[in-house]
Amino acid sequence: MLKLTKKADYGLMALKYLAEHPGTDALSTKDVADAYGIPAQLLAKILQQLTKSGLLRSHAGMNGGYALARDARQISAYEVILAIDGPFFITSCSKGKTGCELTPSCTIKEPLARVNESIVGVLKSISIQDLAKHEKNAEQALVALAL
Amino acid sequence: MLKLTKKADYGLMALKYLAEHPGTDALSTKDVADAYGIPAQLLAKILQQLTKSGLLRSHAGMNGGYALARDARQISAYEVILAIDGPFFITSCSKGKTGCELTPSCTIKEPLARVNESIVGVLKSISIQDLAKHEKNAEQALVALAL
DNA sequence: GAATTCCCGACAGAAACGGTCGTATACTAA
DNA sequence: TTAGTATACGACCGTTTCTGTCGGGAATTC
Repeated sequence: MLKLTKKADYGLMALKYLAEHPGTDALSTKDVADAYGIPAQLLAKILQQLTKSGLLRSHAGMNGGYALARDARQISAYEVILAIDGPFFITSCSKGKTGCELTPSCTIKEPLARVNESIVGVLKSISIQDLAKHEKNAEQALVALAL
Repeated sequence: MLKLTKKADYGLMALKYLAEHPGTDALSTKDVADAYGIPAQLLAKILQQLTKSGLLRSHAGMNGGYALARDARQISAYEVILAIDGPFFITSCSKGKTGCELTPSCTIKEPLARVNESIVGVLKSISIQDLAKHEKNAEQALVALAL
């Protein structure tokens, strides 16, 4: 029902937390999990996925943990969601580039694909940095939507 | 993972179909189900929900069926999705107006709430009429998003 | 070598989703 | 009035997805 999974939420929260602590070299899974009350083992898997996707750098051993692989301004919410939940399509019937498995006359997909792109555009325009800074930054962007 | 349910898809398809047949007084569940290969009994429940929500008018008996309660231009995709899937929040933790059930410091919600409103805005700007007409109507709207 | 921390696969409980069935009710037409 | 058509509605069930847990293993530091 057009909802992010909790995993994606957790991932965004974790990245935000890392962005808010630029001084430290690395924060462990436990640090982040404790800060937000997230189940540690679940968060661990999420952070591992983000590492595999290149958004985080990891370091094992004492005083190890995770750090942002890039500047917080250059990581978009879209990348995080993509890394955790996989590519998303707003329509449940679109699998890859091919059409609906229903009838060929399911012309509903074409307009909704545009909606989909709009949403992706919005998510791409949000960076981890935006999540981290508390000040409201209205009027940040005026996104042109080709519907 | 930010995906519409099949029910919502079916609902949008059905309304689109009704919008494309303005001449007829009413189309039965079976008419629509056959046109798209949708399970008839499932579609029946969806159409009933849309009727209860005031988007359709129903009529039992012979030559009965469903018809749009309003002009196709005045029914938005958002209303349809709302009627079928209920109100949606992009964040999994937002329940009504109250904050996260996690820590009070889950400040991630506030920026995502704006994303949520952007998406709602896009969906509200799409009418059933837009779905029905096949011609691409790019440049239809330039929606200002307050992020 | 011991403590800490990341890595990874498997699994189980819970919830949501998709679809079916049976029955009751409303309306039309003959 | 009766038969046929169509909506209304609740219960149910199988499948999938999501959330969270468990256990073992590998890397790094002290």
